Amino acid sequence: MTHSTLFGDTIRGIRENLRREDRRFSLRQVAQRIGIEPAYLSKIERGEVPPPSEATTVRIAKELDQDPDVFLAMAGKVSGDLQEIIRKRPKLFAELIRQLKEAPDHAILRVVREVRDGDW
Amino acid sequence: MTHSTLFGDTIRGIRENLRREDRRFSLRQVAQRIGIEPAYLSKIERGEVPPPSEATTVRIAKELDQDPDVFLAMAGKVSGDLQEIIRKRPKLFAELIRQLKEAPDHAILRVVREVRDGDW
DNA sequence: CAAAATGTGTTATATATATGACACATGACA
DNA sequence: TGTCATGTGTCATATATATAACACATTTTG
Repeated sequence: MTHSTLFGDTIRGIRENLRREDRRFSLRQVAQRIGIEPAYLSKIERGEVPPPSEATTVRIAKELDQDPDVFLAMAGKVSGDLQEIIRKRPKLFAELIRQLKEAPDHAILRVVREVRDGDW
Repeated sequence: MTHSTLFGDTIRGIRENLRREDRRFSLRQVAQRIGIEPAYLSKIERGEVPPPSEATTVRIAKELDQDPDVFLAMAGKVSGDLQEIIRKRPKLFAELIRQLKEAPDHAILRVVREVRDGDW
């Protein structure tokens, strides 16, 4: 069975770019630093297997100097620590997030800033 | 293997309360309306199996007239539609949610209201 | 008391998740 | 030209997920 190539294609692209500057970004060497089998990373990059677990996805993101949350999103996942925050106050966060579904980016950013600078 | 009894104990308690008023809330009848095997619901209530899938959890919540997001939280999950909203703008929502982690309820509620009444 | 309903124990799957091990063909390098 | 590194194909596995089917002992009801 084949899978969405978004995740695989993206990491392959980023890795190959890095490799042009640095031979340490071969598939094999990256796999070793991440702590997975080269064959497995190859399959991930070609979309032959579904995106890996949260932990492995985060390690890939860090190795390629990318944002873990963005990589998790490409992998169809949401970070466990975010989920935990939501699960502690499910009604509140569910309402907030659904409320913000259609809000433009700048509106959400404004909220983020308000909260950061807020005095409570 | 045994599992956290929070989910099971809670639904058993709610179901048994409902049953005092209405015989239709026997385990068997509830299971049939939900569309699962009575033996399976029995195991769920006793924590002999982990909480069921999102779909089944939501059907249980509705049958017992409870908030699906709260039931999903007890089941250790976050609603798929919330996850999808987050995955579409992972950086923005990740920052927002982590920012709100320690915020008191009333502060979050204020944000919800602001957004609802907001003009953009 | 007979029939029906109830909750539970046991057994069995089917599918997905998340990899690892090993071998091989090709290409780069010294 | 031999050695080394590279990417990939094939096979295997361990664990979790998410139930279903059936039988049985007990309780409730008419």
